[in-house]
Amino acid sequence: MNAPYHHGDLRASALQMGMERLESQEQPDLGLRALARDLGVSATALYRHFPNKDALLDALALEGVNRLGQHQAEAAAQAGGGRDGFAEVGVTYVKWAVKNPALLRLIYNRVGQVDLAADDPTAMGEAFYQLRAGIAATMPDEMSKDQRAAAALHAWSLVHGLAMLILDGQVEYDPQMVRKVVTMTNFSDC
Amino acid sequence: MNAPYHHGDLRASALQMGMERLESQEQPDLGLRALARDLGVSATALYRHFPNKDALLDALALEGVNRLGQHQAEAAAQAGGGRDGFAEVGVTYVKWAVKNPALLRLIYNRVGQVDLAADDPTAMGEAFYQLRAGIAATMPDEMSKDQRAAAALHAWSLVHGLAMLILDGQVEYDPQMVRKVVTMTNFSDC
DNA sequence: TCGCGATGTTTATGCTGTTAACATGCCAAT
DNA sequence: ATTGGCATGTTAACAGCATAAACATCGCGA
Repeated sequence: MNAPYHHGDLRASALQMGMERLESQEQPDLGLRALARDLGVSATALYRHFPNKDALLDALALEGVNRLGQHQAEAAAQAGGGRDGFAEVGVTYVKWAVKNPALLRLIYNRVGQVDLAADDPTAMGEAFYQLRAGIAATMPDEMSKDQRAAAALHAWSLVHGLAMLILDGQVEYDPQMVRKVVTMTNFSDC
Repeated sequence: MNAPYHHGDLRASALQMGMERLESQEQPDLGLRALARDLGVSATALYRHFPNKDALLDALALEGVNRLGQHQAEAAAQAGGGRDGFAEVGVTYVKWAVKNPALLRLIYNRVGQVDLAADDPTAMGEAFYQLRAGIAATMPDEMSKDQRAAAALHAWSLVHGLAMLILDGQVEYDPQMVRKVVTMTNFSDC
């Protein structure tokens, strides 16, 4: 571990600390002052590494999308195709959301500020595109292109909505209920 | 219009102004200072009517849930029963969310802070219970109680998730696509 | 008529994100 | 090897926020 300067690698340390808080707390304090204090550094030091607070949050959200996407990809590969496989991937999404509530919230809060139709796609937009492609890939093969798109949106909406309702305390988390709800969709009449 | 005091009826005026902003802006400024300023009143005057900012937001969110619930009830009554009726109610939910993005966000932000299993149910909790009951009531009759609960949660998750994805800019709003996605669910194999 | 409670104002405190001016330490070019 | 400059960190300051306390004013009821 080289310490090229005063602190070492403040940017990486800040992101790591933010990530730890996002993983361990439901409503983490990601204020610049709070982070700087706990990093043993002055209140404004982070401005040497991020233009503003949003940039820090964006970096954390990007890391979050990448983790989520990788998690989903692994689940899809392990579950295999077919309706059972799809259900498994959907359950995985909800389970991940329950385990990472603050991170999922941050992701969707941040991606909402991004212009996903911009000329130069941001890293965030790119990562989200991968996630969406992964979802569409798990759709049954016998569908047309339009049907696949609609089915993918249906699936994404279902698991995302269910996750949000659980995170917002509207529904208590019950793995069996989640599986039942996710399995309830069948695409036979499209 | 009686003016019983200095301002008239500051509490009602503040709620009305907040509601107008929630209806007309995507990211309304609901800061106490901003509201007070535009109401022509001192920065702290609202503290005579609300214990704190959260109480103001709760009041606005409560009004929002009531409007949403009434809107859904009307849609349900007009659409009638059956699967077509349910689809219509679901589409109505998404349409309302698109037309009232800030209000829907506020509702779910606030209801997340509420302990819905409290001894004395809050007005917010009560209103939300009505909304859920309305959703469950549109479920097909031939289901068992458990099946109805699961189907209601499925439906709620689907439309809520779709609405959130649209509000977060992940999906462009397209009424036909919404109808297709909502109609895609069939409950034949529960 | 008087007084008291309800309503609004003023002032102040501590928090936040953010900027500017200054200090420090390392690396690279001379 | 020395030095100049850039990257990094610190200090001080500002504006805005929610909030609390002390003060002022108005209207209604006793």
